[in-house]
Amino acid sequence: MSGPEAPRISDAESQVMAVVWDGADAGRGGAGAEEILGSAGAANGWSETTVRTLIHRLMRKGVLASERRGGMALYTPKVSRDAWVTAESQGFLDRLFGGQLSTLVAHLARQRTMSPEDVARLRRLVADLDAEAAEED
Amino acid sequence: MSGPEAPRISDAESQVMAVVWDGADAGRGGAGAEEILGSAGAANGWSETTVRTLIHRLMRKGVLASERRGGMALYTPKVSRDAWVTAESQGFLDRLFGGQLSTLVAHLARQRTMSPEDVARLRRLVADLDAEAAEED
DNA sequence: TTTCATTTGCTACGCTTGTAACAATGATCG
DNA sequence: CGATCATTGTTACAAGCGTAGCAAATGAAA
Repeated sequence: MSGPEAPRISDAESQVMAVVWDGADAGRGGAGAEEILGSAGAANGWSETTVRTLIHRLMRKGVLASERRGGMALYTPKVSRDAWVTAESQGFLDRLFGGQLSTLVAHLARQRTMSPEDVARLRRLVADLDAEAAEED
Repeated sequence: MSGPEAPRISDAESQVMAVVWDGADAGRGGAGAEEILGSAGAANGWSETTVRTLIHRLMRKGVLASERRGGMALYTPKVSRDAWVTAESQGFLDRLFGGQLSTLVAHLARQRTMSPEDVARLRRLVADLDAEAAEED
């Protein structure tokens, strides 16, 4: 059941992956260097070489691949965003809240750190969850 | 409004803090080296000197203090666990879910990664939140 | 085809982290 | 009061990360 031991993706690296995943979701298969630079690079004030290093390491870690497409390279994800987000969330919940989402929610509720909109969305989600559970699909 | 720029606490270090916080919650003001070793140390298979290093760094970062109490030292927390947990949670939500708890919940719901008990607790919490909001305290 | 500019990939350097050995300090007992 | 032992605090070192400069490869131009 345990996956192939996903390599750790650092904080900065994950921002590069975010751009690549966005490109893939948009049907472009991934993202080019220019796109990554203009998005994650500009947002963090990274130099171009810094972005290149992050890309290089992600490729060495096996979570990113480069396809040569007419001079320029298209970087494509080798791991799904959903899988990564799930693993990262599970790890976080395990470390801080004994793996229970409800404990996190209880904490944030006590600290009054949720916006009313967020709470409203949360209520709707839980209602949907209940409905789903009720019709036992 | 911005706090005093809390220093970053590493993963291993936070496990030491957890023991100290537990000791404080239990009315003992903190925890001694022996307690930290037997709890976090044993759980991770750390050598005694490794634990000493973590304690040392936490003290240098200003989040832990040592009180000499008859030969042995009692380590006491300088930052509240609630404040740290909140900051850590907010950072996590910001990085992965645009700061919105509901987006995390939606993701976990879609991945079917919550236990039924967790979902039940969640439903009760949201109901309480609504009640609180209704009486507009 | 040789040269030049662009784009990619590799190497480096300082700092943090995980891990642990060594030094200093304080209590204890003859 | 000095030797010994427990306890604490400091230093070290390898691996990883954030940051960036330099080299190699690849397409375009002459």
